[in-house]
Amino acid sequence: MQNPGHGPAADIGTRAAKNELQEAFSQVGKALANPHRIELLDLLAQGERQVEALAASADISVALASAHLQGLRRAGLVTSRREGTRILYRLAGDDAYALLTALRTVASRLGDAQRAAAEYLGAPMEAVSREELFARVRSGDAVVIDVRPPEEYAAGHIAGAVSVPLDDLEARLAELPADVELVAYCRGPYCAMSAQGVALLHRLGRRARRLEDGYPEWRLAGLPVERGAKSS
Amino acid sequence: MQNPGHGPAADIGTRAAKNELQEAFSQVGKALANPHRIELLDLLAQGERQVEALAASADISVALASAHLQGLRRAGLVTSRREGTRILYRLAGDDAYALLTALRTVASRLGDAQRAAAEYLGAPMEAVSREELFARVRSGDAVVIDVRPPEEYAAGHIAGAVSVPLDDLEARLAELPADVELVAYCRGPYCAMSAQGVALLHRLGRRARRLEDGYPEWRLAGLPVERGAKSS
DNA sequence: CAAGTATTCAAACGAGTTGTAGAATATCAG
DNA sequence: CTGATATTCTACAACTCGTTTGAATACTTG
Repeated sequence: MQNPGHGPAADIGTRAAKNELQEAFSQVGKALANPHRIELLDLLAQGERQVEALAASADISVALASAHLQGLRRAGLVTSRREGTRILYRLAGDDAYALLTALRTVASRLGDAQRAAAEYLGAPMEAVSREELFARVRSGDAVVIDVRPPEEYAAGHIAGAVSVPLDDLEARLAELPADVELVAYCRGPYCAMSAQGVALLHRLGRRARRLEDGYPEWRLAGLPVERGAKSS
Repeated sequence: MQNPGHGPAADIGTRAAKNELQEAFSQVGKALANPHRIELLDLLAQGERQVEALAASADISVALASAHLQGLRRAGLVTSRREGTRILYRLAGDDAYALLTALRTVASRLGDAQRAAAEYLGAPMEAVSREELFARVRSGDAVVIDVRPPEEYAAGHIAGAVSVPLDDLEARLAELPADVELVAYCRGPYCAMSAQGVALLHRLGRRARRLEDGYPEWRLAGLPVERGAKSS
């Protein structure tokens, strides 16, 4: 068996091989072709999570979440590891989030997506850029509020941010200082929680704005992050 | 009809709206879920082309190419315009190529894709970076050969490059100077033509290397390009 | 090793996608 | 208006994907 037909550079560039390569690329495309998988990617961009928690957040059955997560793993978008009785999934790398971002960038030009975004996120509101927020946190001129669920805060958050999940915001209003502007953030540019939080704070008479995007963008920009629950 | 249930910021962030938004994003994913559409995107990254030419290059029927191109258009990845009796398709923007690049980057970690790439492109060979090539062209220290089909050269090519389609390379060897290194390029990092060209030139006793990627990357890097056929 | 929890597998059905072939449409040149 | 060319539309069969359900497997704890 002397690799028949595989002479040096003799049969490269064949149509059959080209088809296989494009087939391989399209496998990754297939992984992005389902709304639940998009949502799971967005959730995993917040940090490592187990199947059951992901299923609950995405509002689907555990079995379905498991199937979709395996699809994402086959496409190289996520990886998993076992820890005792649970399996923890995480994004395969920054490439994977870059792909999701590129996908949403292209989609954001579509009429359907613009309509859906307007309905989900509400009217555009003034946002704070990452750079401005970083500078104002340094100078103590703003308080940063993480309105995501506590598990996501625990998996990683903007350095110095306080965890006040959206559901608890009204009840815990007294904890928040009244003399500085509040800046809320959540999962990313297509997450409504910070917009909801800011709208609520405005109704309660507070000065508040939202960060222009979310935790994944902050982390990928190399800005300071922390992990673990807030002890104070 | 006073927009019932659409009070200011009252019902944003609903699950139904979230689903619609993710559905919209996944529509773009669906467009990337077919190998023929990946190939069409790669071809369109070279420049504007008509349906029949794209069908021929991708080795599919005109009807099928038309259907896939319309799918890509619906996903916001390409646009089209009519010119007389033909319809010319082109990439919708640099975002679209960025998305294709991100997709291939993620895919390139997959075993299947690595195997397919190795088979299609052959053994890795030493490549010239864009920066090095730019410097050497300026100093006349290299001759750049565009081995893509003539239509793609005409739609846009590296400034100063000579069009020598792969099929004509052997016949037109005498036209190429023997005293400087030849640098071949083609459609991008997953195109085999430049590798085939370099392999052929080596067999014919010439000094040659390939550009690390292709024309789209050169153009997007802001390096000098030209359009139209070579008159000389 | 038995019970409990977390996750995956298997089967099944409906829905959507792909590719083919032939008809229909749009534009242009006489 | 007619014929030629380029593209799109329609209809259909083969195939793949998404989802649900219930059973099976893997690991931990007592």
